[in-house]
Amino acid sequence: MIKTKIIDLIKKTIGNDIEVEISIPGNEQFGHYSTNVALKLAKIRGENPMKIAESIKYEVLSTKPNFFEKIEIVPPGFVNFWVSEKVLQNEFENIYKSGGKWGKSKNKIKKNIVIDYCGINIAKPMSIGHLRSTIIGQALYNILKFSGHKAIGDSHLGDWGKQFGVLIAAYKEKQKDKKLKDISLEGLMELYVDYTARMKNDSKLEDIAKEEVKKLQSKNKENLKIWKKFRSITFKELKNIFNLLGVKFDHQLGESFYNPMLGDIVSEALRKKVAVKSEGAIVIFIDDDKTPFIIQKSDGAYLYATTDIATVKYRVNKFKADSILYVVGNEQTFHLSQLFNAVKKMGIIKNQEMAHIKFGLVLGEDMKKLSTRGGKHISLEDVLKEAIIRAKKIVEEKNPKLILKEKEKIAKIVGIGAVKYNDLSQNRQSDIAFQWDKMLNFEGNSGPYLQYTYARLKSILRKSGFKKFNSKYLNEKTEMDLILKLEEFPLVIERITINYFPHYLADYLFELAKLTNSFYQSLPVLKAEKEIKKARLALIKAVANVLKTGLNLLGIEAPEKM
RNA sequence: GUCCCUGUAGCUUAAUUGGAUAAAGCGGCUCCCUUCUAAGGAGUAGACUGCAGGUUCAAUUCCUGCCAGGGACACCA
Repeated sequence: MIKTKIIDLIKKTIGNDIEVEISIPGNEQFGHYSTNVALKLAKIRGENPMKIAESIKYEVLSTKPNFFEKIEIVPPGFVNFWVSEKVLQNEFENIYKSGGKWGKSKNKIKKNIVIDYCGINIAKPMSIGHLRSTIIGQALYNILKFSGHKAIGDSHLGDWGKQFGVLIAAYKEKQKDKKLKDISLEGLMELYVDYTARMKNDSKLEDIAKEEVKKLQSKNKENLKIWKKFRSITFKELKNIFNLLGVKFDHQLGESFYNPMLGDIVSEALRKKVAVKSEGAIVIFIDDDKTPFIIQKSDGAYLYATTDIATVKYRVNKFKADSILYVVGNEQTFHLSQLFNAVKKMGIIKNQEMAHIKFGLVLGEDMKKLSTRGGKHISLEDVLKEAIIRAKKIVEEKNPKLILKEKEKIAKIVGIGAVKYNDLSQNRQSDIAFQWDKMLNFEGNSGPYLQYTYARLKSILRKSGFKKFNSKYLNEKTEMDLILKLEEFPLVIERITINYFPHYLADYLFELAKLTNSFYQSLPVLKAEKEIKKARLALIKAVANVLKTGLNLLGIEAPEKM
C-alpha cells in the first residue's frame, strides 16, 4: 500500500522517536497524502518544524525520486505528497488482482471478539429501537470478520425474570374466558400492558404475579410450558424480521441459560471479598461510588447485574473472548461501567477488552423519546414493510418493464437497504430522529444511491466482454481520483476495527459512489477507444467489487439491476 | 442534587479523534436525457461550530464557567 510505503520512507529519515501518521487530506491542494509529523517532532526536539519538514522532503525525494510527482512543504510544517501516475497505475493493478479480497488485512493478530447485539426480549415485539443495536452489531460483526478476526455474534435474550410472572398471570386470566391459541406477540404485549396497569391499584394482582414467577423459577410444569410457548411465539414472529434484515447469530444465550449459574457468581464474589452485604442485599461497591452494583436482592433474588457477570465469565471461558463488545444504548453507560469494573475486580477479566459500543436513541419527529406506552409504539416490522412498499412504487415507476418477481426482489433489497443505510451512515453515538421521509429517502446520500451506482456499473460490465488491460491508459484526473479512493478502502476498514464506528464505511462508500458517478458521466467507457475502454472497464470492475464488498459489510445487498 | 452524553447551513448529518479555506445530503435557485439506467450529473446561494473565557504554532475537537436538550443514579431489565 502506498501509505505504508510513505511511512517507511519517512521513518528512515527521522527515526522511531515518534509514530508517523499519514492522512488523506480532504482538500486536493494538500496532496494525495499528508503528514504533520514534522510539527510533532519539532515540539519534542525543540527544533524548527519547517526545517524538519524540509529534510523529510529532501531525504524522501533522494531515496525514491520516481515515486513522487512532487512533495511540498507548507507552513507551519506540513509535508504534502503527490505520488506519480505510474505508482497509482501499478497500485491499481494490485487492487484489481485482489478482486473481492481488497481491503482484507493480512498478518494481523487474530482475536476472538464477542459481539453482544440485538438483545431482544421474549414476548415483546421488536421496536424501532432494537433496529440500531441489530444493524450496528451486524455491521461490526461483518467488518471484524472480514478483517481477519473471529467474530462471535451473541444475542443476549431477555427471557427470564419478573415480567414473566406478570405475563403468565395475565395469560392464565385470559385463558379462563377465551382460547388463546393464536395469540400474537402484539397480543402478549397488550396483555402485559393491561395487567401492569391494573396491578398498580390492586395488590392482589401483584401477589399473583409474584407467585407465578416463583412457580416458574421452581420449574413448575404448567408455567414452564406457558413460558416455552411465549418463546416459540416470539421466535416465530421475529423470524420474519430477521429474514428481512438478514441477521444471523452464532448464539442466542439468554437470561434463562445463565440462571443456574447465578448462585455461584454471588458466592464467588463474596469469597473473593469483592461483594459485601449492605441493607440486606449483596452488592459490589465500585471505587468510591455511592451507588452499588446489586447482585442479590434482600429477598434472595438475582438481578440482571448477576446475569451479566455470569455472561462475561461464560464468554471468557467458553468463547475464549479477547474482546467483548456490547452494542447497547447510551442509557446503559452507567450500568455497563459498573459491570466492567465488577468483573475486573472479581478477576474474571484481566487483559481482555470490554467495550460499550453505545448508540443514541431513536427519537420521534419532534425529537422526543419514542415511547411504547403512549400509543407511539412503532413496530419494526411495519417500518420495514413500509420501506419495501415505497421502494416498490419507485421500481414500478422507473422500471415498468421488469417482471413482477424481479420488481419485488429489488424493492426488498432497496427498501431494507435504505433503512439500514440511514442508520449506519450516522455517528452511532448521537440520537437520531425517526423520520419516514428521511429514512426512506431514495435520493442523495442514501442506501439506494449506492445500490444504484453499483447496478449501473454492473449494467456497463454486462454489455462488454472482458479482456486484459494495461493500466497506463488510465491517466485522466477522475480516474486517478478513483484509484486513490480505492486505495483508501483498507484504511477505512482498519479504522473501524479500532474505533467501531461503521459510519466511516458508509461515508467512504458514498464518496466512492460520487466519484464513480461523476467519472462515467464525463468519460465514455463502452464507446472509448479500444485500449482505454479495456482499462476503464477494469476500473469499473474494481469499483463495483469494493462497492459490493462494502455494502455487504454493512449488511446491505447490492442489486445487479434496479 | 450528583454524574454522564449531546449542541455544527432552514432541516438531517460529516469532519480521518488536535490540523490547513468546516464537508455533504435534503429543501431553494440555474443548467444537462439523439453516450453506456435522470434513484444520475454540473453549478449556485446558505455557518460568528449554543455562549464566554483558557491551553496550543494550530480548537468543532482538550480545560473551566454558564445556557439549552437528553439520559443514568439501591433491590426493574
